[in-house]
Amino acid sequence: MPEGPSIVILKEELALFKGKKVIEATGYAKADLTRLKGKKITAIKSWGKHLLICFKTCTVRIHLLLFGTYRINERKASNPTLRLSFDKDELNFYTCAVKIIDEPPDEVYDWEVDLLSDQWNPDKVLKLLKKVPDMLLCDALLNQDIFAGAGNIIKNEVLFRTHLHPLSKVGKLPLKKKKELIQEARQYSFDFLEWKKAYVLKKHWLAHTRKTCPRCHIPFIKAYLGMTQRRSFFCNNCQILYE
DNA sequence: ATACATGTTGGAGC
DNA sequence: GGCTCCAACATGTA
Repeated sequence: MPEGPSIVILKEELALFKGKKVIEATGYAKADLTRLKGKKITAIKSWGKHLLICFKTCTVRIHLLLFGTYRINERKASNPTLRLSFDKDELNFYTCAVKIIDEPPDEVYDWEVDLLSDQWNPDKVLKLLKKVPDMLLCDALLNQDIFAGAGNIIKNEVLFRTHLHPLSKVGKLPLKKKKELIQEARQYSFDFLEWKKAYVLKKHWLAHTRKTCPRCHIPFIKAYLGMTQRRSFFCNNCQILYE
């Protein structure tokens, strides 16, 4: 479900909830949900993989983690982590992390690193990358402070598209390659968004979960790499290792 | 039935 | 106090 583009889709689906007043907030989330009662939604935003339901005095931050789901005006069989009830509508979130933030989102979030934000800034990302020369690319692409919204699929696809080996070190890339990586992370995020909306995301995967390289037709390597030991699919032949 | 996955965190243990 | 590790998350699918 939830890499950044999926959260953008969710945000768009919730747009019509702006201005609606919460009649009741329930669920097993540990946050103090009672304080949401009677509050009116002022905006629905997203930052990376965070969905933000904004009120005048606080913001509900929802992270769907690995297997979070949601329903709009429907219920699943299990109890929701968070249910927001409105006059006529209902929002249900399951298996997710919910936190209420008191600070205004602009104070907490750097929109310039959100891959899907209008304010995304490649120069800022380049500066951040220059600070972590020893970081492996497979870790850098999953780092939400640098590439907010990128997840494991985006990681694998971007590295394949840019012909970069996941174990390459950030600081060893030529500048041109670094810029290419940054641009491709942005571009693939939008491709992901469009394909996901059209329910054709999977068939466009070139590397993620694939067994052979579509370029040179030799078997892909599947390995659990980097600090997070997440699945990497890559071609030893056409993805260059900078070390 | 079992393993595994589009992710993050909080707390235990050192 | 800080670092690392790992369980937990009312799951869904192969």
